[in-house]
Amino acid sequence: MSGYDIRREIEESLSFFWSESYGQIYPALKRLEAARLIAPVRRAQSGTRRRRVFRITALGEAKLRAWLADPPAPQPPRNELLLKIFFGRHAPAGACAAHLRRLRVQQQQLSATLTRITRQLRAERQGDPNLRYWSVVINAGLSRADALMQWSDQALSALAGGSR
Amino acid sequence: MSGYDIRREIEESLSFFWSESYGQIYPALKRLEAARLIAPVRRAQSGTRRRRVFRITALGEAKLRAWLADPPAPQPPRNELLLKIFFGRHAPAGACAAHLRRLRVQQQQLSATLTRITRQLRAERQGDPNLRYWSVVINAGLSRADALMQWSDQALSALAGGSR
DNA sequence: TGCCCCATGTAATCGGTTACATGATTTC
DNA sequence: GAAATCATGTAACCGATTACATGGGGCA
Repeated sequence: MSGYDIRREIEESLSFFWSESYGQIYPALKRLEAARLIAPVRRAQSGTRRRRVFRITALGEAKLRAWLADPPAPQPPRNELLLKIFFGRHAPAGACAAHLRRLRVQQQQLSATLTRITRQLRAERQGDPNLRYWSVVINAGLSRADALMQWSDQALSALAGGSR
Repeated sequence: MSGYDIRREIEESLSFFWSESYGQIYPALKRLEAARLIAPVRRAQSGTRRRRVFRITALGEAKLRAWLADPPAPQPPRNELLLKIFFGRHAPAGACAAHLRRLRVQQQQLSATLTRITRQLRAERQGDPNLRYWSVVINAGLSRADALMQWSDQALSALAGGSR
């Protein structure tokens, strides 16, 4: 793929759990090429449209396998919503509830989107050996969204009522 | 509080959803003081131990309230575990399963810790008006941990078996 | 001709961590 | 008096986003 392709694909199919900007991608491609982990591919050129397409090398594949087997680094804990609720006592009345309702709506929408994608995948990618992995990832999103919706309901009722 | 106090408190009671380093805290205190949102407090000095304690000003409280009511920014999507599973087809056999089992253990431990904290809070902070907010935050952690454990079990069985 | 999308790339900037420098106080 | 801990602060560095510069190709 080209840098542009990579950006687009990430945006389209990984956006709920990953993102990259051009400022990361192009320098990374340069580094990967210098390290012989990817190599440029000659294209059937239509005109002289400049477009740099790369493929992974055997060395790159080995590195990728090693990286995939490496335990993922735990992401740094920073949850602004929880921080605001933690200090909720000092917030204007109703502010926490508003945050929670907003969260609920967002997660409801995300859940619907992921459900749609699941159906689409089952229909269009049947037999694809990647399917089981992709499904597992989608399910992570669904289960997270469900958990957040349940929690927000429970939190809303726990925070409802002034003094109790 | 002092910068040191702030660091310690965050480390002790917010660590599962927030973190700050001195490199953030001290410059921030300086900026907040310049903006009159916090002010230094004179201490009953025991010797001349240098220790800069601040309190929030009225202006600072107003800003804090406004910030608390502001919708929290959604955190940037970057989940390395899901990324590795997404490309799981290219990973060595068993690598994804190992990641999932590691996750399960971590979340099991976190869940136990949070349960302990819940009991402690109920015992020691009964009647504290912050309690309901803190409980809601703890419950977010518990519900997240439960969801992750359930998902990891389900994912492990979905990925078990070579060709199915 | 002008506009929009494709496409590559870099510079400025930002938020954040890490490592280090410094030194006071407490404790053994 | 040595070691541990309290305490403040900064410089170097890192990963990432944003904004910008540049220009080709297709199309109205």
